[in-house]
Amino acid sequence: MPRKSDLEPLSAKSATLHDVARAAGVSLITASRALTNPKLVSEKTIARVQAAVQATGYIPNLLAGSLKSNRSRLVGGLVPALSVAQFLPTLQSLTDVLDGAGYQLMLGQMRYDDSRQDALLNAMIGRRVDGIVVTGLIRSEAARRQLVRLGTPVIETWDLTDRPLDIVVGFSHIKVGSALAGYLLGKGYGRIGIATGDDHRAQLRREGFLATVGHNVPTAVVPAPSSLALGRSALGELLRQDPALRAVACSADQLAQGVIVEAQARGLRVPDDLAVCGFGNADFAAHIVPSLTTVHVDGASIGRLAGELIIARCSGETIRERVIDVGFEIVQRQSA
Amino acid sequence: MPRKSDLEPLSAKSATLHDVARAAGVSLITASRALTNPKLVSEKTIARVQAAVQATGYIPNLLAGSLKSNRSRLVGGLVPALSVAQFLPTLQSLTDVLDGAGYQLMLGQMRYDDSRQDALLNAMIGRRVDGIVVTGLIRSEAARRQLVRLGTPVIETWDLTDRPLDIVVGFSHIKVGSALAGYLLGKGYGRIGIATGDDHRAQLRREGFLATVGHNVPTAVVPAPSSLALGRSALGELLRQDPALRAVACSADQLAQGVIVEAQARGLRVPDDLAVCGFGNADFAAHIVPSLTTVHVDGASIGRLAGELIIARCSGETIRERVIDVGFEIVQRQSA
DNA sequence: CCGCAGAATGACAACGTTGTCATTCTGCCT
DNA sequence: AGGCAGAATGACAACGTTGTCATTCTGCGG
Repeated sequence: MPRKSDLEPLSAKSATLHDVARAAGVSLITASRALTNPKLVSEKTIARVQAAVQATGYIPNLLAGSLKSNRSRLVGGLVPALSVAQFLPTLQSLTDVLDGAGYQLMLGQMRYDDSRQDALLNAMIGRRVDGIVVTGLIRSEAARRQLVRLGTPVIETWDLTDRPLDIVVGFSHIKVGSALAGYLLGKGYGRIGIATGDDHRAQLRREGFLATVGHNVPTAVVPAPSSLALGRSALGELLRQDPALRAVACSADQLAQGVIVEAQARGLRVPDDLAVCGFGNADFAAHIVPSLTTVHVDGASIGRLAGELIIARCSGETIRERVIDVGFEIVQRQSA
Repeated sequence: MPRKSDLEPLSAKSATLHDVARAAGVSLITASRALTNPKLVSEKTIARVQAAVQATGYIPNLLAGSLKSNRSRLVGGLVPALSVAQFLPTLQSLTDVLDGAGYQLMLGQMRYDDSRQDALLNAMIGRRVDGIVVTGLIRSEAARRQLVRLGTPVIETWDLTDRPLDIVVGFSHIKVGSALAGYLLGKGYGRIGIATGDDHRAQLRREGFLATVGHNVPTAVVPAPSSLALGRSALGELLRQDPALRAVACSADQLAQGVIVEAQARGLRVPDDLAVCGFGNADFAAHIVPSLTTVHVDGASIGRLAGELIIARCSGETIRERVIDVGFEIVQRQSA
């Protein structure tokens, strides 16, 4: 049965500021000011313009405004993949801060692929974003030069470096790794293994870990993004490498949970037979049984700071700190 | 120690098409065509223009292009909150489809709040998005009229209705509820409880559930977003209402996992003492112990379809089906 | 060698807004 | 009463691109 309106023909141009001005009986530019810079306009006029806005159903064309004013109030956000739960609090608080200030977030997924990163950066620059928040560091030299040349504010996050492109908000993964190794060694665990995602930052944590334990250890590398299922198979792999394994450090809480499930399925008690620690302090970490010892990182703060810094830079403020270390914290619970 | 460049003064205007044209020795408009409509231009010229693009580091200003051509290649995406894992596959595949076609996603969080939804819709309309993908239905009448008037393609998702604003891609939550009730009844469970989030769609599922069991049941309502911790406390609440409870239907896998953890902590065997089922078929559902009986919804398909439909409509294609039911499936595992 | 179709290129205006500078109005001080 | 500061408003151009229509080339048949 053919329905009536399959497709409305992309119809009705919407009202422009011109229409509003005419309806209000003022000039175009006065209408503009009434809406964007009210203190330059008398209250009576503002009221009339606002009535005209209501009457015409006017919605400002931000494309035109951005083009002329050279400020898009658009911020680009790059994440490896949306399915990585780790970054969600960051994205969430970033979005909150941004749209509290009238900014919008444009999202792109890099898929752990540097060429995608370049393509996305170009797409965002093409839309003249006012700033860019990226998870991790921008590694492509070409992209770095490009961004520096344009003077676009860029906040690199979830990592740390002495030479940020612009500003970096994060923490040292190497330190996380060594702190975790120190923690486990301090607990007296001799035979420790690692289950780790194959992404860059997880590798940094592994480096830090190995540097502290001082020798190679049984290792299972799984493809990002981490999941419970991958944790289960990782433990199998680790036990194959060392059947007498006593502890496992995981690069994500999801992996750790999988390791715990697999351990329990094999009749191993956690932490008595096998200690397990994770990374990220996911929402479930405190509530599984046994509760998960893990590394807490304040992802929401990272997002909030990134948003505020972008907005500050767009308002022309000078930023002092170009390297902001939000630190991390080992949260001791039952599993290790 | 004061560093050198605290803030680069939002510098260096980037090259425009004008610069490219001059560098290539062609007119502005030829340069434009060489980049956007190459078949109108000779190969030799295209090559020269592309060389000029390289040389000048030109990045098209999509703001200007969108303004003139009235096509922004921007799609607005509205989700309740990013932290709701349920929608991530949808967002992920939506982003993938979109940027395969050169479109970008603008993200907004509604926070289960209709007024935020209106504000976000206005922000997106203001940026002249080519289409909008929203999680759930658009309930505000004013917003619906506005969008219809503008003729913006709108894909409502994760729900179903006879009268979509434009196009709806989803499934019936009421049917999910009754199917789940039917499943549990068929298994012979008499005393069934519900643990449910307080969001609109979870309530629909509850309605369907109650309609099928035919009477009220012990109920724990928890605030969205769902989590393992909330699941644990929900089971406590349900057992208070009926200590002889035999089964629990949860509105999210995260809740179900919490119910299982809490049951195990209380010495209840799942499913022998207490059957548990979830909703969403999260990545961990198949791999926890016991594995979780749940409802699978193809969120990735929803995102992919939404993206393709938006793109199709932007290309002027006529869409026949305005109501697309992707259905759902009860996945039987160990927990119920 | 002319004329002509079709390919290739160009000129101009326009998209809807805001920045800049100019003008008019209002109220107040001397 | 005259003049003047400051508030309020307006005119015009410009942001960087693309749509529309016009012009110039190229190759080929008669």
